[in-house]
Amino acid sequence: MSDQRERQPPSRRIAEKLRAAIMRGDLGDGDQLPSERDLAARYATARNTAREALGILQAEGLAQAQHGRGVFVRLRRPLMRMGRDRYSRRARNETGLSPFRIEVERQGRTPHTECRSVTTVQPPADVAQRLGLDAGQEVIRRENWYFADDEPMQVGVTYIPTAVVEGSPLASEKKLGRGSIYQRFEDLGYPIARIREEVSARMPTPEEVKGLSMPPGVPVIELLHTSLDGDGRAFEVTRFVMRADVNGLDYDMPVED
Amino acid sequence: MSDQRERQPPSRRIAEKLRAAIMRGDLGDGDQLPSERDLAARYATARNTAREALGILQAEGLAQAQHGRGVFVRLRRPLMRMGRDRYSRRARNETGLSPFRIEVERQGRTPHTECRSVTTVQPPADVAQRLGLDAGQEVIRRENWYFADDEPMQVGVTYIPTAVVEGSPLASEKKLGRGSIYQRFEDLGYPIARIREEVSARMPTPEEVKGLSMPPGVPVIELLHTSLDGDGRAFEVTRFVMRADVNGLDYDMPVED
DNA sequence: GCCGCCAACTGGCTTAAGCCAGCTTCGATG
DNA sequence: CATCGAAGCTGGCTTAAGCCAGTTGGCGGC
Repeated sequence: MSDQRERQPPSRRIAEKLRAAIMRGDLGDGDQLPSERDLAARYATARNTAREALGILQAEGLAQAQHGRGVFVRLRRPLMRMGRDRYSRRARNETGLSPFRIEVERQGRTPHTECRSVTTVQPPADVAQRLGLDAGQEVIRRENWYFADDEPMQVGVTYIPTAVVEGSPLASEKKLGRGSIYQRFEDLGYPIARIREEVSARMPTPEEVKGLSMPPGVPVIELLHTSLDGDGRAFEVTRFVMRADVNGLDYDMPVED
Repeated sequence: MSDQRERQPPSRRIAEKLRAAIMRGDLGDGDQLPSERDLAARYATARNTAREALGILQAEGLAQAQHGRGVFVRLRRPLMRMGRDRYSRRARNETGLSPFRIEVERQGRTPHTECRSVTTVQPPADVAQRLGLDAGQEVIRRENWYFADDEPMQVGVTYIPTAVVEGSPLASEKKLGRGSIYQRFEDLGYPIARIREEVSARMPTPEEVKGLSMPPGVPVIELLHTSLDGDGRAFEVTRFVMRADVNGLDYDMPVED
């Protein structure tokens, strides 16, 4: 109570000074921070300590190191929001346009979707539960990558019980590799009646860091999407994983009940 | 291409071994990891390097250090989801029960809400924009903290234009400090017609780490809630910040348009 | 039986020195 | 004029040693 300013270890004090400079605007997006050796000399400390300070800023997502070049301010870019009409009939039926593509185009960036694989697998436990599958029942797994200006933005892994597409044109793995599938379910006798979404956030796995070329210190948003038919039965689950520094989600709902 | 296993620095190799042990289940939730000095001896490395390895696991949110005690496995606890009916009329009107309290009780934990402050301030830019306010117009700011079993789970900062509550019973700051306010707007001639929510995720600020007693390496979910009246005018904005390791969000919507 | 202290653990953080690897620049060489 | 390469910067990571600050448990004294 008596001493307002807490005693901070040097590394945190240096980090705080740099953070303040960024917040004040003295250092803008893309500007280079002082080098480790610089900071160490300036604050009469060991290089390790200066390094630690820069590490703190990176862990906060405020800065990003580039080996051999330096550490640079990295301010949050404006969010690319996945808007509230992303599952509208228009979005679903627009030929070849997934809701993601619509959003990206609206932002004036170039969308690009790539299907990396279509396989038949055992579903993860949380997916199996949402699809109401018993152990041992297989699903088709489709992995889609979404880019904006060739920068990877999100991954979507879709799971469909084999029973759903059995005997239909979608059963061909080739067919499943192209375009949005939301628009095709109606033809299969599975009109989408409700959509359930579960949102959480976490730190990325090492694979996701590599795949999404994410800066360290940035979380991912995980969106578990479930499509339900008129009887409330789930027939498709997609797990979207997206960089939280460039993505956000919008929901807009009437209030009733 | 030739060498599948990449060359990893020792700290990352050690972290990987520990991570594997956790994933295999050899180390369960709450179990103590080897101490820094232990690891250093076992892997014939410097204590700093072992420390770095433990730091990596903490940054991934898999472990948590306790000064003087040790480093412990910290598996994600089951999500406390904010369910899809959290804005139903029932939730709003249940006396003294905010949607959050309902959710927590459903999980068998003891809810507790605390209003830390009610003040009149200039709104942050993003809030002002959503409320359609010109520069200089003031808002009432209410800061609420939400606990489950006395553990802080989320903060909600509500902004209401002074014009909305002017001359009403809610204009008293005392009144605004108690209970949920969603149920009171109707009496003021502001029935909630639509709710807009914008979801993003980010790393917590140092203040949030302290306030929410968060382990390092865990992101927060930021939910910007906007209440709209029948004419689509926003009359209230609340920014919720919640620990992403124990919170999630559900959305359930009919498909139309 | 209780209390208080102390020893032996734990992590937190720093110093100082060094080697490695990536990037940039500039100048010498063809 | 183009190209190549070395110098000098950058971060990445490690070692070895040390002091500080929490936690725990046991041992002694009351």
